[in-house]
Amino acid sequence: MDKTLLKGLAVLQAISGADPAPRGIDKLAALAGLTRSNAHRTLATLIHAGYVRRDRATGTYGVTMKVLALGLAAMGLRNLQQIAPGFMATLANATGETVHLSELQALEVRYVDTIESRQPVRAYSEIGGRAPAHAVATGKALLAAQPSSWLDTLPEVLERYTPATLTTKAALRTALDEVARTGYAVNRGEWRDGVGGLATVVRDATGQPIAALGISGPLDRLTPSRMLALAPGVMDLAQQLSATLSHLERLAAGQQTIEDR
Amino acid sequence: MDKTLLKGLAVLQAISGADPAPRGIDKLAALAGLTRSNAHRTLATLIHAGYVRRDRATGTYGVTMKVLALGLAAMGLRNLQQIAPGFMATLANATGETVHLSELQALEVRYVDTIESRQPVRAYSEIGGRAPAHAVATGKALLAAQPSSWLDTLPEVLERYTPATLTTKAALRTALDEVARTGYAVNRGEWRDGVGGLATVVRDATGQPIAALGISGPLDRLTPSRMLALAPGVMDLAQQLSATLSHLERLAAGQQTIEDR
DNA sequence: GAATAAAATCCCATTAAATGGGATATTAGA
DNA sequence: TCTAATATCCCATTTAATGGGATTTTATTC
Repeated sequence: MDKTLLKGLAVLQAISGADPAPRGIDKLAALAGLTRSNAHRTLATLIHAGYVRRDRATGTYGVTMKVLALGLAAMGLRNLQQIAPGFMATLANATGETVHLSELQALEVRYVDTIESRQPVRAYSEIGGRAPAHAVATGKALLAAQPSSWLDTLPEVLERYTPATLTTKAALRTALDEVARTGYAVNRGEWRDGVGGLATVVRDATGQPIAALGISGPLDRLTPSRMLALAPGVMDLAQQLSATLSHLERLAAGQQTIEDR
Repeated sequence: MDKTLLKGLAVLQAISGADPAPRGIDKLAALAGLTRSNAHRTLATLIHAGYVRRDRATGTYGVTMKVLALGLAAMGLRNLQQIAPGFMATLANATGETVHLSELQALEVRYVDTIESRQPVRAYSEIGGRAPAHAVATGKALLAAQPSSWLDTLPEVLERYTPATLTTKAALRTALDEVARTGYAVNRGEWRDGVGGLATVVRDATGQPIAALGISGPLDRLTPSRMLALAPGVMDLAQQLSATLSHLERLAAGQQTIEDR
């Protein structure tokens, strides 16, 4: 039995199982039953291998999405379409709103997957359905992630759907700058009156934007302040999805952990 | 850097990332860049710790749901309600039918969670809704998992909903024996005419039945042969869900991996 | 902004564990 | 039953892990 390996796994378990996340190496060492030195070196190895991350702000250690990717790959889930539903369900449970995963196709977004809200009043949309990118949250999140030269291909005047729709390229550019700055896109009745959304981009292992994850619902529920409150959660999940995806890609590529002999 | 730990993680990655699953220790050793001896001992350790399982039938090595549990716990998902949706989504994608998660309450099942089929014709049911346990698949799966003495509390004559409903305790017992034998329960129009289902029980770490996972849909789609074909998938997912759940429970309990000094 | 405290990181002589080549045992297939 | 493939075991040698404590870094307080 490889003792070092067992210790490493014990540390991984201690980090993952503890709620709240253990703060500090000494606490962790105690949890895993190791000396401080030992825990430190083990931790350094796990961090080096990409399984653990230390949050500088809170001083806590956390298991990365690489571990999740390992498990998902074991379940046979290997691409965005297969792994997104789990993340979407988490977001749906957390927000209670309809959740979308969209892809950009020319100047439209296509809804790749959707989880409908359980609320009686809800945003509704069909899988495979389309929407104008400049008028919905997932679309704006994706547009903002394109290289700025890409936007040149857009027409100067954009179609109007409601009084709130952004109809000039200049106004859209300003809005997209804001999206890039805050990390999330918002739509307040710009496509359908009374319906809004909030979305963030999902990236692959190379950092390319490949989809947008977002929620949508009636504006009476999605007030500005509620959107502000929900935004970090949406961004967090999209980030976790992106991370998981890129780990999966790297796993499939057979990139190994061993870097030193 | 703990070399042994890195090697162990490399083996874990090699097993998880490879598609199809690597057959034989030599292939695996080559993938991870280790000698046969080394890979063998590392593997023995991982198996001992419960992260890897060897499938005797196919001779392949596979990562267990313990790894997934580690990742899910890191996402803050810690109980059935939180982790089931991901599994349900996988089942929904695989079958295209409506997916249910039900709990047994007295002689009824309650739908704890549901993913609606995307098909135009579909089984429909509401979250929080109820159904008579003896007349639906998830109910029968749960009944069959109860101790046989439990069934004594059932009335002799059960309510009839359709011509196919089992209405005597004797008939139900026979049906439940069959469920216990095959591992899954079937309903062919026993509650609603023309609607059927297929379900399996989900167990917690102690082996107690806590829920049932199943699909339902119109009988024209869910023909006997299609049910037979889908059953292994449903059982597999329920088994994975059970395993993940029990690993999560053990993680939360802080049970460590280190068993030898 | 300096002083203090707490935590993380590093160091290295000692100890203990991992290594791998090959021999043996166990399966699975013919 | 025999054979081939695969897994498991063994142990002298090598190599890496260990842990106590010193040092550095980071966060906190005055």
